[in-house]
Formats: sequence, structure tokens, C-alpha cells
Amino acid sequence: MIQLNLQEQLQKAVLSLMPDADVSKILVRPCPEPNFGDYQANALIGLAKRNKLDPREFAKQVIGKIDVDKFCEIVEVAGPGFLNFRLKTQFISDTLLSACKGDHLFLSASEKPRTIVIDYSSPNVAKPMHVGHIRSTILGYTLAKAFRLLGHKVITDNHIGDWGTQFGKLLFGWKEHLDKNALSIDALAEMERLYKLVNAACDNDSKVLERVRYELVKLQDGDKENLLIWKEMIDLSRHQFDEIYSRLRVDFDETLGESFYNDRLKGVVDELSESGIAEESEGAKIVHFDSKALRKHPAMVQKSDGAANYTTTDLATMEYRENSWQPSEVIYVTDGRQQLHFQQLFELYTRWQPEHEMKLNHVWFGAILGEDGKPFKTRSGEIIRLNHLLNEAEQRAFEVVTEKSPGIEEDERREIARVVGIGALKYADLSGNRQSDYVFSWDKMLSLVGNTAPYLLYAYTRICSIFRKLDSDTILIPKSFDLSDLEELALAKHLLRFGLVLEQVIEECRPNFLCNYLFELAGYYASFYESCPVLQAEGDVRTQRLALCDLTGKVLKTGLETLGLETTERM
RNA sequence: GCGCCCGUAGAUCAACUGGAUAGAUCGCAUGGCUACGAACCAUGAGGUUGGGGGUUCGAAUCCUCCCGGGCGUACCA
Repeated sequence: MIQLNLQEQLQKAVLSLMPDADVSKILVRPCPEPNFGDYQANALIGLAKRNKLDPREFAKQVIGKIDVDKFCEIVEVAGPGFLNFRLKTQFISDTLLSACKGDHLFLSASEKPRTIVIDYSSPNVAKPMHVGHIRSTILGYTLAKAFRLLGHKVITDNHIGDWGTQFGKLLFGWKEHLDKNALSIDALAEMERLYKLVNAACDNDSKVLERVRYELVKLQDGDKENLLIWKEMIDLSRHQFDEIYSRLRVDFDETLGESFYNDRLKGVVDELSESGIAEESEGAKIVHFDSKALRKHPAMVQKSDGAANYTTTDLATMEYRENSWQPSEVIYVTDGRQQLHFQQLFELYTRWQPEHEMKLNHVWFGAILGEDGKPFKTRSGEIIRLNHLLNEAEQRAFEVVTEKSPGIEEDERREIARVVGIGALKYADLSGNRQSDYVFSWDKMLSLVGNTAPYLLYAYTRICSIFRKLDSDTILIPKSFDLSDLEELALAKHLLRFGLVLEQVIEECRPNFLCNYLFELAGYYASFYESCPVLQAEGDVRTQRLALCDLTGKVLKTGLETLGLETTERM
């Protein structure tokens, strides 16, 4: 917020000196080094050079024109022509005060709310959810929260894989090899067993393969029995998905699976053919692209057996979303291996519907690797089931809570362990750059020390602990903030940056920015907590410090909620 | 072959997209509980950012060439 004010004033000042300058890249950002100031602008150097001016001299002229007295001390020129802004304590105090009064929490909702569709999680029916699904689920949900916090309208949609060639194998397996007892114990495990069994049989028995095709065709033609089995498989799968989502506290506005679009697929292919976008090749229908990146990678919209494939389904899905919600942006959260598919899809959709104005955004993430450095694959090797992972997370957290706080009743320790364990798991996934691959490791994923959820939750419980000791009528709104201790000032300045970080999160779709921010906030709070007694302080100082604790607690809680983490008052 | 991504402290990761002395965490070393919760804090050691060349006031970041790794590359999604 303040940063944008400074930026606006700076751009005005530049324009008054250089009326036709492009000021869109004259940005203000936080200083990396507090000794230099609080915010800095460095783009003047380049601008001056391009106009053959002395950068330092130009910077001084800009300072002469800029009007930021309300917020800042004297603006300084440093180095080759940086501008350094240092906030006035009075301004920081005023901002904290208005936050205490509930006017804002260091962020402001967008004046132009956008509608955004976010597509995440998307598990496949009849396959257990495993570690590979967690990134998409957690990332997508967090992004939805962040957009909403900033005032945007979000529609989340779980595009589950409930249609496709795998059902031929599943139907055959279900009819010939189903173990009803196993199905009632763990439906997804049984369905997965059937799939693997038939999949293997197909490789060396052409009769099985024939039968599998036959079952698939019957399903596609609307055979009653096959449809019933298919529906049962979906129901059983969704039941287990919902259990996981409930444990992760993740939800969706819509769950429109692939099959929802079946009726539209033929129409899409026909339109693409009629308009000359798609053409026939070796019995299939494909689309060629002109762009350099895709020239050698045509997309297939209909297989040679006449069935549509996922490109077609995704086109129909996009059309439905555009018609239903008129979003300004559609975000797909999937792993990086699907980059080519989404490039094709986006280009193809724009050719098919040239008038659309949606921003199509593939937010991809890196692979999860096994301990051996090889990619985690569903088919080969062992899968770590999401359920198992969540159990392990809670169990580890329970052991630590029991060790650290044996005085707490077991029921409460269980609840704390749930919040801390699941939180640690989510935080581990969100705190890294989403595009990096990571090696799966129990210890790493469920670590409870260092830059992890427990560190942030612990800071929050210490704040709660202070307020538990207060009388209910204690005044929490000071007259002003002195911020005379360095730790108070550093904490206060960091609070002011909350909104900026959230903007960066939705701009880049990178929740790790928020993790970094909250980790730093907890760090500033810990330092403040060590050197600035709160309850022992007296008078105005006490009130001011209590208010700082309160604001820190609110920002921490809001930030953690945005990451999908619950908080706990004790741990 | 072509395309995309990656290589940063012993390990795991950051670095606000070209900014100032490359930062954290784990581990290691030292100090701090008769202190609002020590799941904490403070201090220290640890780097030729895979390598060479280039662009400029300034490069982990952009260009180029090597070395090493991952993924993708029309009938799975």
C-alpha cells in the first residue's frame, strides 16, 4: 500500500521532468538492507542513461519534484543513483493505529475484482490419491484463498478423471476378478489391484485386450450394466477423495469431472473440422500449429477409433467455463510435464474462439522424486498413499507435543497434533519454489523444526499466551506508537508489507512468497519478544506492545489461513 | 534430433524477475531459562552461484558456447 503511494508519487515527479517517459517500469520496492532505508527505487539510473543524463544529477532533480513528506524523511540518493526512502515513524504509527481500529489489516481489496477459475487436484477415479496429488491440491487451494483475500471472485473446480480408456480394463476386471470383501475394506486399493492385474494381462493376451475394448465400447454406447458399475466406481472413489479433502480442509465450488463434457465432444470436433482448424491424418483428427514452439507438435483432438481425448475434453471444459462464469483468468495447477499440452490447448482454444479474452495460465510445479532421484511414478514402485502420509504426519506431531507439553490432556494433544502435523506437511509443500523438483523424504516433509509450520504456530501460541493472562477490559488501542526500540520498529515495518506480499503471491502464483514473509514475521516477533517485555512494561509502552502483539497475531493467523493452515492457542 | 526446465554453503532450499556486502533452515561451535512458553533467542565458521566468453554503471538472474542432470516429444491424462 505505502509502497504503491511512493511509486505513484515518484512516477508523477518523473513525468513532470520528462513528460513522455514510460514510467510503468519506475518501481518502488523494499530495500534489501535496512541501513539504506525502507524502500528503494533503482529504475531512474536506466532512464537517465537512455536520455544521456547523469543518473545522480537526474535523481536529485526528481527528489526536488517528489512529494512524499507525509510518509518519508528526506529522500536520499545513493550509489550510482538509487533513491532511498525511509518511512516517518509518525506514518508507521498512524498505519498501525488504523489497523488496531479495524480499518484494515495492512492490505486492501482490489478496486477492480476479477473472476478467476482455478482447476486443481483432479485425481483419477479408481486410483488412490498419493503424494503426487498433494502439490496440486495444496497449491490450488492456497491460490484460491489468496485471490479471495484480495477481493477477487474465485470459482474452484475439481476436474476429476472419471472417463477414458482405463475404464475398459476396470470394467473387465470388475466383472471377472472382483474381490467384494477387499472392495468393502479399501475400495480404491481393490480397484487399483484390478487395473494392474488387467493391464498386465493385456500385454501378453490378445483375447483380454479384445474383451477390454469391447467393455469400453459398451460403456461408451451407454450399456446399462456398465454404466451402473462405472457410477459405482465413481461413487466409491469420490467418497475416499472427500475423506482426504476433509482431513486437508480443502474444498471445491464445483466438481465437474471429464464425463460431464461427453455430450459436447463430438460437437467440438465437428466445429474444429468444419472451420478447417483440424484435419485428418492416419485416421485421427489433428491440429497443426504455425508457431515455432509447436510447429513440430500437432495436437490430436480425435483418435483413429473415433474417441475424443483429453485435449478435446479440455476444450469443451474451457468453453463451458467461459460461458458459465465469464472469468478473466483460468488457472490450471498441474505438474510441469503437461506444459506442452497446455501450450497446445491455449493456442488451440484461441484459434477456435478468437474473441475470448481470458488469460489462460498454466501454473506448473516440479516433480516429486523418490529417494533414488528418479521420478515418483504411480505404476512402478511403491506409492505413498496420501492417507498414510497424513497419519504419519499427525503421529509424529503427537510425539513431539507429548514430549514438550505432557501437561496437556490427551484429547487436546491429539487435536494439536492434527493441526501441527497437517500444517507441517502443507507448509513443506508451499514454502519452496513450486517449479523446483523435490526429493520425497519423510523427515523433510514432516520436519517440525526450522522454517516450518510449527515455528509459525509456536509464535502464535506465545501471543495467545500473553493475552490469556490479561483482564478482558485491557485497552488494546494506544494513542500512538513510539517504536523507540529497534525490535518494535522492525516488527512494525514488516507488518506494513503484508498486502504487498499477497499481491506478489497472486501475481506470480507463488505461495512461497507468503511463507517467506510469515517466517520473517515470526522471526521479527521472536526477537521483539526476547528484548521487549510486554506484560512487565507499564503505561503507554505496555499498551503499545500489546497492540503490536495483537496485530502480529492477526496477520499471522490470516496469513496461515491463506496457506490453508489452522492455528492452535496452545501446543 | 528438437523443445522446456534445472545446476547456488556439507545437506535442503531462498534471493521481490537486472540492484547495493548472494540470504535462511538443518547440521556444527559458543553463549543465554529464579524471564510474557527455550518447539525460542544471540554470536560464529561455512560460497570462484557447474565452467568459459559476452552485454553494462551493476549478472545467480539476460545472450552465447561447453559439461552434467531431469522431463516432454500424435492415438494415457
